[in-house]
Amino acid sequence: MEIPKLYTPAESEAPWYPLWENRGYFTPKLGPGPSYSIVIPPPNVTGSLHMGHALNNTLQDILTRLHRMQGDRTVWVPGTDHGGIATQNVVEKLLRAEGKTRQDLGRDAFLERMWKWRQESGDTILMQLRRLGASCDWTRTRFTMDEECSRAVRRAFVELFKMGLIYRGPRMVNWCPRCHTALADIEVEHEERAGKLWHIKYPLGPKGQSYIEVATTRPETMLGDTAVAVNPDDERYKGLIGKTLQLPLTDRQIPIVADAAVDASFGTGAVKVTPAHDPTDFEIGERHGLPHVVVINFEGKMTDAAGAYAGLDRFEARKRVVADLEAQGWLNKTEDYRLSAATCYRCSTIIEPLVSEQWFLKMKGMAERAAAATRDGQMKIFPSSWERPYLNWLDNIKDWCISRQIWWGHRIPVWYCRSSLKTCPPIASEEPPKGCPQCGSTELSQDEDVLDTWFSSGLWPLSVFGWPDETEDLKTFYPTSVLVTGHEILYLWVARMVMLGLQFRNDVPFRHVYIHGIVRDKQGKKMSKSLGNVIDPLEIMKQFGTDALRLAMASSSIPGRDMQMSNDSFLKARNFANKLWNASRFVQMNLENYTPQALPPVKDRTLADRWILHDLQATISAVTEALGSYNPAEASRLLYEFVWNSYCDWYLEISKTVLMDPQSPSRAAKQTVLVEVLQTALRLLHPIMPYETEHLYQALRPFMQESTESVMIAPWPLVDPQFSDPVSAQKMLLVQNVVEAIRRLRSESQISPAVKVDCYIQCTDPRFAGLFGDLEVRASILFLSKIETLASTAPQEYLFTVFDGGEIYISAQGLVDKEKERARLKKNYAQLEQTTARAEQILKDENFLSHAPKEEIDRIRETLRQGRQKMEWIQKNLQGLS
RNA sequence: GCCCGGUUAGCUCAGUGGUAGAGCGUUUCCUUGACAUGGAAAAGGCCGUGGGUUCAAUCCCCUCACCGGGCACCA
Repeated sequence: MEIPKLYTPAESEAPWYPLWENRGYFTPKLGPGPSYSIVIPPPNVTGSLHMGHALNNTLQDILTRLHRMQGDRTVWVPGTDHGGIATQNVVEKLLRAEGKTRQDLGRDAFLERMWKWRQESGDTILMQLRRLGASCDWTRTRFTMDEECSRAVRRAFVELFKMGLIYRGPRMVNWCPRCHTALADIEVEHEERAGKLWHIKYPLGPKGQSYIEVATTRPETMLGDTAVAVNPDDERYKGLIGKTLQLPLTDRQIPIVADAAVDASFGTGAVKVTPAHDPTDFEIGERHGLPHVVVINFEGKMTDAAGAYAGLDRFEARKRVVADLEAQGWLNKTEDYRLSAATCYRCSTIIEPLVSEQWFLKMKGMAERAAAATRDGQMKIFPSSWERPYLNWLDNIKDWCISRQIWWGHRIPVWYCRSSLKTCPPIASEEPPKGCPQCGSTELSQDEDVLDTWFSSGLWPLSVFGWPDETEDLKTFYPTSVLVTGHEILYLWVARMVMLGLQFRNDVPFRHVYIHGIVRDKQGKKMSKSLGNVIDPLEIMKQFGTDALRLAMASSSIPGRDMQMSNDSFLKARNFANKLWNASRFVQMNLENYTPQALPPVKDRTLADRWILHDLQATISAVTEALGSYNPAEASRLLYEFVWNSYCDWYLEISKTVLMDPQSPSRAAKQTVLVEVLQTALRLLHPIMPYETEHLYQALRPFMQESTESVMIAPWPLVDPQFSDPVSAQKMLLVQNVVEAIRRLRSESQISPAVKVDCYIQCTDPRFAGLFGDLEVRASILFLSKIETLASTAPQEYLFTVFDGGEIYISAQGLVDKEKERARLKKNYAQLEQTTARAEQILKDENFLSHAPKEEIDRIRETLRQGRQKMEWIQKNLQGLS
């Protein structure tokens, strides 16, 4: 197979995904042995791939591919979420463009429209995940509203209902007037906004001689006030408790009540109480039996109870109320005020707290169980810093409002008996009941509401495996191994899955939760369409290649930290892809007439061979460890450095000294090591860069003694202690040290690479005796530092430098500028003086000597010894120069 | 108000109880038999402040400052 000069993402990616899929690699064979399972956080059917998805799914794919290669029975279950409000909003928007509302269509026609839309654009994102290389088992693809998932939802609801955990009743909920539905507390976002605080006088008694001043950020609600509350211990108002106030702009009288919820130190210490429109006031109202006056309706408009303001939008009413209060002298003052506005997480409309009839799921018991599962280690969170906020949320949980007044979703499986609404209890049933069990009537009507989309998401790890049936999948893959997700849905989704999993399967849905960061832009801002700072992953794939995108993602994914993605990171990754590409190309170009064979025996391995194999072992070990501890950035870094620095910069270059000579007897051995190390590196890189590694692996297969038909199913490299060789590693370090010293010398003395020079190396360190007699070492030094010959004696006229084990002389006829040379050596000398002085200082310290570990003391002694030695040599040469 | 994270080279960021690294950028040199999406060399940092623990702190503990984020409250 021909490899072009430049890494070409498009061509090198194209063939492989279909191959993997057609061969059935994504679908595990059931049977004995360890299993590894991941269930995808299902993207909404409204979605198309954004950076967050790209990151999330790249990480899942890395883990999936790793475990598949490690031989686990591995499954990654894909699917999509119907997305409740979010998706309904999208379609409603389309309707609005046609001048219609969902009410115009009616429920059935509207749902038909929803399904049609879902059909058309539903699985776009799953197609895009394929492009990302996601090795999902597509035969198991699910959708939260398909029949299997819906059945799980109905079963869960009915069971919870029967256990008495689900109840219905009028409560104050967060109401979105635009989405026209209740929202759970957690679906409300708080955002700081500039606002005003209006101070209003409420006159005491009909004459209004004296008054109580209250402050509010929502003056329109005063029309619904049914009391003013003060703290019972507040001396200012003690005498007034029980008295009556005249409510301005109305003809109503309201009482002054005492309630501990009032903070006497805030404002005037008196609070207007609107039980129908504020959660705190609702509670105060309950305690004092205050009536509700509803002045704002579900559309966000003023009701008839608002008198003259009826029919006005709530914000328009606010303006009018303020104006009227001012005109009538009830407005004392207005001040600027920063307030956190509660907004809908789907449409950012300001939430209106309203009382309505809703379904709730009791959370306390389930939350306690979920918290215990994490406290006793059944489920671990990575990084662990998320554990505390997670537990804190569970510990302070409130009941979950699970009903939504929209149409797109799972209809609540509850029927009401129409014949005698009051007396027959509601019927919860998985299938439409034939009749009312109480009275036998067949006139039943189903609850109009649908379930919160997170209710079905919460059952996702169960429903994708076929629950409530006791399926093989469920037995094999539940609990799953890990959930990979961002922290923004830790409570919204993760906690719910844990609670429901424990409830219905008696076990957590995943052993690990791996929380990754949020993708931010270069300025650290969250990417959002409105800010216009989104990077389109599809564009990046086109421009830099899928593998570059994935590598950039993995490299930036530091545990516990959000990540800033910029063009630089993609460029760096793309360049690495090209480097790997060309390293493979080089190896392949040098494999003519090569017969695949086993690695040469140790005695036939050169120093460089032993070193690169040693380094490879260390890399295998560290990469495996890093991936296993959810640190893809560390794994990427290790592989980047191994491939680029160790393999390309050194090993490949050194191998040229052999490969350039077609007659060399060590040629085959060198080719074997080159191939062996490269193919191992390809396997290590495969989870992160699946396409390119597959492409290169296929190109290398003819030259491998053993291979699998795809790198995807090749075994994950294992650490083999026989390759561990620290002595060779140390020797190689010295060789590198020499090469670098010579290069530096040439560069500093401005000797052109074209100028041929000879070199004499004197190594006095007994540990490295004979090292420079080694054929390959000599050849490498010549080649890497552009030396003509290695002489056996020092040249007449020379440049001089030192390395960690000895002295280096380079012939330089007519090139030596004594002044410059002295200056250079003096500078070196001065640096050495500093380091040795520091070492001497430390070694004089009794405390250090008695406390520090032996290796540390030895290390400093060695530094000192070498430093002194080098200084001596330099001194000697300086004398020679004068 | 509470909690979490950040503060390291010009920029973007890694990292370690033994005075620091990468990529980009800069300077100098090189188109040499994979790669100019490349190679070689260099310059550049008292690792935010003030304390403490330790033989030794950029790293651990405390304080403060600034920047993010989350939670609660919000009349």
